[in-house]
Amino acid sequence: MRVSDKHQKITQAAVKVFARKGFFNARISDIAKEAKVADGTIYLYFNNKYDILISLFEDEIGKIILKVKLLLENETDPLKMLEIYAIHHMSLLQDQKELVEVLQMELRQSNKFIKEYRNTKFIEYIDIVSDIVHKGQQTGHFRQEVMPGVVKRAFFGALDEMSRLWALSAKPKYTLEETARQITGIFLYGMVVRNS
Amino acid sequence: MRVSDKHQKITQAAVKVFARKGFFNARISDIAKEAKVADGTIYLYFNNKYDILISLFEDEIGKIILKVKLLLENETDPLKMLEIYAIHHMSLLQDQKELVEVLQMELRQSNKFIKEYRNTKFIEYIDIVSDIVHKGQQTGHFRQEVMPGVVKRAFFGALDEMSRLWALSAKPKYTLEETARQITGIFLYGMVVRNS
DNA sequence: ATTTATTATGAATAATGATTCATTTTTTGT
DNA sequence: ACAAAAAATGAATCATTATTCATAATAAAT
Repeated sequence: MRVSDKHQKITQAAVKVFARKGFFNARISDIAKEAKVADGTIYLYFNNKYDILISLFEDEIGKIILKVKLLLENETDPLKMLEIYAIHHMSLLQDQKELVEVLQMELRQSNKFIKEYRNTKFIEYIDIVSDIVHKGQQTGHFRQEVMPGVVKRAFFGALDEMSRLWALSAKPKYTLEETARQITGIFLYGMVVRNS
Repeated sequence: MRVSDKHQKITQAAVKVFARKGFFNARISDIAKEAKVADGTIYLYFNNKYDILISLFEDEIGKIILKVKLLLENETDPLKMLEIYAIHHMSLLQDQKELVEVLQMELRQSNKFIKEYRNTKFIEYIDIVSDIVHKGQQTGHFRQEVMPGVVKRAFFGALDEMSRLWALSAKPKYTLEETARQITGIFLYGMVVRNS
């Protein structure tokens, strides 16, 4: 078995256990059992419990960034790009519900050290949105007075909160696609009726 | 000293300590010291550590709901109402930064029991938004195809995520009011340029 | 002033679980 | 097939802390 295999097996087990119990209630022995390794083995691949969390975050957000950048590569219309981003973000939930739950938890931990450590990857992810907005302003698609730095947060926050609802509720009212489109639609066109 | 005084003293101390260290890293003795009572005294007012968190959430969200409903009472324009909600939400941060941090953490805890227990109060808070949207659709101000159930989450998520940035960063780029207006503006009018 | 009831204290308990490391198992090289 | 190196094991350690409860302080009642 290659080294990376066991590393990954532990990471995946940790995602499951963290999602189920939360970071602090998760025991190392739980993760070990889930990964089918001995407790001590975990310490051959990670320095400590925090390290599992951190490395999990880095790795998984990294993958997500790669994937969404790939999807956006051949699109030039900023409106469409925003929709692609939204749909991809929401569909993470379908494929990796547990991961999403863990990332949401982590992002709100109050441990300053941990928070700052992971902020860089997270910022890279939401900066994709501000880049799109900025681009859309240059091409004249988007209003100039909109602040990309606010939009990226607001857009992410909106999607993330919908994810949270989804992860929570047994039988969601809306489909993921529908939700992504609704949110994109609101951000693009607003809610107010216009007489054109 | 009235009973409620000590109860409140402990609650307020808990907010500070939870914000600083997070729920799991906060020790009962930390809270006791902060509240200037003995460790054992806490157990005369709360059943256990979780109970402090739960009762804190209930009480404080309750107050927030009361306040914002009061502010909305004399306003009938749904556009203005949304802005009032946003500004009030963001300004909580100015007055009670620590509380906001704790509520954000709590809301994402993965302990199912805790989560469900507190969901009712939270839902009451965001339902204020869906009520506004619904009302705005009836008066013809808002587009019919917008789903109030999605908007309430998206709007809250957007505001909440901006709060998080604010709580995190030492010297924020934007003022709270400005941020609240930006977000309300985007939700109302969108980002796309119109040729009217 | 004295008794009774209420409230507060904080040291002791007892459970928990992250981490270590001596030992065992597996892999690699010859 | 054997020795050396690498990887894995899991029981024991040891620090940590929520909670309890015998005792003390304070307040209320008579």
